[in-house]
Amino acid sequence: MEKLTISDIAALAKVSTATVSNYLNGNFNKMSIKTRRHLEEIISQTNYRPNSTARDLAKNESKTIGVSIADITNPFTSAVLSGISDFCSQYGYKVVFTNADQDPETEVNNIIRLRSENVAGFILDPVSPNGPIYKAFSNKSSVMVDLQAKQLKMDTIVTDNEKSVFEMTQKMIAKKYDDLYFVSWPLKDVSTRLQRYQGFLKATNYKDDDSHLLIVPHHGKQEEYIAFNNRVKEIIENKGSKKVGFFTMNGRVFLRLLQAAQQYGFAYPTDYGVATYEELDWMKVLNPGISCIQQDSRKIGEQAAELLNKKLTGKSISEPKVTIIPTKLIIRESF
Amino acid sequence: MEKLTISDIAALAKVSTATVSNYLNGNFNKMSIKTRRHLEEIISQTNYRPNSTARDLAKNESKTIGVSIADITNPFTSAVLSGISDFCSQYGYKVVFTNADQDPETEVNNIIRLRSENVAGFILDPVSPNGPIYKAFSNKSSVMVDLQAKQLKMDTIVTDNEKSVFEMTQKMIAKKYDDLYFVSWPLKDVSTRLQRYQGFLKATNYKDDDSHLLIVPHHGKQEEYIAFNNRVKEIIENKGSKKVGFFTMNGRVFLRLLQAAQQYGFAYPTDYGVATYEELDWMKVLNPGISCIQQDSRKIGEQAAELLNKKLTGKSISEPKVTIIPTKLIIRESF
DNA sequence: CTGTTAGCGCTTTCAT
DNA sequence: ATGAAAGCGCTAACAG
Repeated sequence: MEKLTISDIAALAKVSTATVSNYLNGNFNKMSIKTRRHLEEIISQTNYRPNSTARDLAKNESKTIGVSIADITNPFTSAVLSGISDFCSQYGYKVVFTNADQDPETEVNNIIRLRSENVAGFILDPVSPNGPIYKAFSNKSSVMVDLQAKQLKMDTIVTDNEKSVFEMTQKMIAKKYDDLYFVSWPLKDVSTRLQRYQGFLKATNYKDDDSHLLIVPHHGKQEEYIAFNNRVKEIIENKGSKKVGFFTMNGRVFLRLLQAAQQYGFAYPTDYGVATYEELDWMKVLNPGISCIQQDSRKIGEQAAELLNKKLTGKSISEPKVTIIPTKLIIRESF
Repeated sequence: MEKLTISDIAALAKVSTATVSNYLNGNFNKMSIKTRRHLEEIISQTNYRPNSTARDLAKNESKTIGVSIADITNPFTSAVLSGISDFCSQYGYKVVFTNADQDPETEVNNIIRLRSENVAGFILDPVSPNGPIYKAFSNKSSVMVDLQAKQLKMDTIVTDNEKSVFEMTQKMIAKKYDDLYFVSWPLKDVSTRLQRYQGFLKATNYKDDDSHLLIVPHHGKQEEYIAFNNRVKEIIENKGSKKVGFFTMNGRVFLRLLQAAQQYGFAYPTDYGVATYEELDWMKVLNPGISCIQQDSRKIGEQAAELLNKKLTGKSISEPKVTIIPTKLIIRESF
């Protein structure tokens, strides 16, 4: 069962390759209804599929979109990919991806590779969106997701970070929590974290002096985690007559907080209140239920792909702007 | 900044395209050291990248591997993808993927699409590995992961399902659990589930009559979940002097069991014992700790890619066989 | 060591 | 309505 080519089909049908090509591209007005039927017949019988590499070369386009992702094991990312993939299969794009595993260098290499694989466009879930390599992107063929660069170079799709955290924090305040902490991986330059922190600060009116900021290491050493645990313990133990509450900046950070608290026998909502950004599968079994901010990660992917498609097909290219996907507050019993 | 081609470089360097091509392909013995340096210079200055589409066409190869995945939001899958992606970026493959979202029809369409995108090889994480479309695959260019077809058509990489469940169940028995249940999504034709169940049966010596099998619906209706919950309640309540233990067939099923038990106020290891296949992130915060079988999902991906690479490069093609990736038993306090 | 040239499979003018 | 033929950017004989 050798791979058939367009000339094989042409020969079988006793027409030229041009006609076959026209058939393949839906230019049915360029042939008689008779040859059209004939070709239809032959192609379905032989099960012929055009070689997409050759087509890409001839058309000098690629119908491929490259997705550079920061960390594929992040559940957020899977959902985004799922959205992208959905859209792309509908619109006939292939999607090739690379995974940086949170390493900025790997990210750069990945992007360079994607470039040379001449993809039609990029969807970028960046490790360091302010890195120099991102300067070189054109808004014509790329969109960024999740994170947002300081200098907006391209359209960017993010969730409603600031506002939703603002609202959730307000709800905690309404329940008389008067000693609140924002728990996060290092903020440094990461827009989502900064925006979420901003929402927190706005709601609490705390000064931006880190006194209510708790940093969890990301890929840290044992001792850094111990320091974090101690800090949590200290805060809860010394709360006095205040009500201590934590807002964790994502699901994994929430996990860390929970571990720390459990280690010292503290339980929510008795000893402390807590809410988190992101709802993950396993949170559903937590008891008491955990209040959280649901983000529609899948939609981020879909929108990104859709927007990219628009750009690639020539519609609607303008100044880079930020699209915000709304979130949903889920209130349970954790504070 | 027009896209440069090989002839541009040839012209700039005042050599033929053949020489440039040779340079690009590392055939340095076919040119003087001088032209080599010269080319090196020019290429780095112009930042020229060969067009991989053209190269693929000319070589009639594609250096692309297609990954058909059953459900990208499954954490197991992300890990596998991560392994694949790692290997592939090292060996210069691009990886394009499709997601079936657990739907057999989508899976078929995805595979057809991948075919027409003429990928060099396939890695298949199947929804229904016994479906007719899988019959058409050649062992020369594909490998299957996670699930295993009844009729082995191609090399397959799975984890050590039966043995590890056998061992874990034995440990429960050693702790005097004498009323054990295997909790699972519907077994129907899914090799991993069947194998795990086999391990359970071997260890317990229960008859294969479903009396110790608890089925959780996969994407079921409310009432099916309620029925499941009731069954769990019933079992625990009526245990009498026996020690009731559950083995759950994966992380999500474990979650379901936990929810059911919690609903009626039952806690492990007091009211029942439990262990599970698969260790997920969030299990680390469970208290008491949960005994589980760790599988190295990332390694499955790596191995699959490595094996596929061997086949594609012509080495070692033989009868399809199954590779088993070892697992690790983690014993904590859940039984 | 270097260049000429014929493809790879498809698209697309331009004739007919 | 159909076909001949020139490319798309690169590779790989083959010749020199």
